[in-house]
Amino acid sequence: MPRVLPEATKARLRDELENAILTGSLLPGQRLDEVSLAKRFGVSRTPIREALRQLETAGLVEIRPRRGAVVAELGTERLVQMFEVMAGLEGVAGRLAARRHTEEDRQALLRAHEACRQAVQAGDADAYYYENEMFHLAIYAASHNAFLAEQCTTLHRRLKPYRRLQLRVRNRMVTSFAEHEAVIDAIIAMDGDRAERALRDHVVIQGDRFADFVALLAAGTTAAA
Amino acid sequence: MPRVLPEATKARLRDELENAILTGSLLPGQRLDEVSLAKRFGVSRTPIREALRQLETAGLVEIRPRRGAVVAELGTERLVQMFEVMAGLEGVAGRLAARRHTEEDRQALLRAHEACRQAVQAGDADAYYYENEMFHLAIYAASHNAFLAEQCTTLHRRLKPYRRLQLRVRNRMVTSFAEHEAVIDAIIAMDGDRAERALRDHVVIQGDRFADFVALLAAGTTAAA
DNA sequence: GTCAATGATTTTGTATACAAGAATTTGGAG
DNA sequence: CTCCAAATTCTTGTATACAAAATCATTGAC
Repeated sequence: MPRVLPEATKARLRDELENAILTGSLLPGQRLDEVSLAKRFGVSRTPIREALRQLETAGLVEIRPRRGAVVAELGTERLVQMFEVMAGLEGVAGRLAARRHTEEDRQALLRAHEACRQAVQAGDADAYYYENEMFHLAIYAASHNAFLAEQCTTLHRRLKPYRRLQLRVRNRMVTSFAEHEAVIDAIIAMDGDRAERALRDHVVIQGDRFADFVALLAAGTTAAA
Repeated sequence: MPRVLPEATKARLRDELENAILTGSLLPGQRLDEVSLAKRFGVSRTPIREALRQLETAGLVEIRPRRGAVVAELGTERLVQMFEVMAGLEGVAGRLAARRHTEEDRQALLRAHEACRQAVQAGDADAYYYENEMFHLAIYAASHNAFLAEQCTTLHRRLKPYRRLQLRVRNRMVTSFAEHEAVIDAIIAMDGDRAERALRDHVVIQGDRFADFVALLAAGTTAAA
């Protein structure tokens, strides 16, 4: 019998699935059986299907007609592409933030930066991971472009699991913090160009050379459009 | 009785709804009644609901719980924000295209540019509208970043209806073509910085001043985050 | 022993039934 | 006539039934 759900179940469904995918507890390529999911969440297939469709448009899930849903695979190529776009968007956010930040924005940025500094000094990578996110959110906010902020946040979330890898690099925390310094200097100096460059370089993986290389590798097959 | 649908109905549903919204035949704020839509498409509510959910994640439709779906409203503020992001993304695409375009890309760009020239000379605004789109697609392709190309295409489609307004401006076609010239020069010269600037300026509405103004207007209410 | 074909099983896609919240209408009081 | 409240109607949200495709297993031939 059509029972009613405890109100928040609707959102919980999608968020929990999304989270499971983003945190990697559901691995890429894994099949998402509607019946199992329905049983696991204690609902019927209907809301599960709707959640899956939404996750599909969000790019987290791939649905092959009549063949079910799987967690979307992210090849290294696509991953690099996404980091590239992320770098571009962050750059734009930085440029706008430099031009538009208010006094409140400035203070929020400095606070976030200070929190990062303390995490570095404490050598606390987890804390830095968190405060780094806050720092970037503060930049989005200072751009005074809500749509841009949404796009950045979504991509940020999407790339989160892969960013952990980056942190493994030797001294990444110290380097990252130094880059933050350059970013915040440029923003406070209201130098849009410099802020954009600083942020782009901060986000991009190991400089553009790697991305160039992968993109041109793939060019052989994809070729002229 | 659960009938089977003519295969392509599934995609037709979403595409037709999406199209109706993007072309403006469904106006912002309009209610999307599930039963009416179901009747109109000759299906049950189930596939309609799934399509609506997808359009919701795509940002075309707004669903208030228990209160149905309406075509998403786009305030001028958000619109300006989206144009700003579009400009940023196109800029990145231009930068990458300048660095990465192959010989085939170069030829495709020149062909698209030439088609634009002919439309201008013929004074055919509709043709220019179409060829302009091809020109931009060629740039996306030349960036050799499929994810970026998708993002650009999506935003492009989304902003299409509002771009028509821009074309009303005096001599827009001639100005636009001149800007294309600058873009293509920079790309062929493999000057990423210049290509990025040229494209950004090409896409942006009336220079940044307007966007700055609107953003700062809104800053009064949204304030520090 | 391997492979192919056919039948059984599983799983997706759609329709429909029903429950509960929202909108609307009607009836009455002031 | 206007305004408010209760009841009716409408619409959404979920569960379930059923059809058809896809997958899997079994069996038979080579």
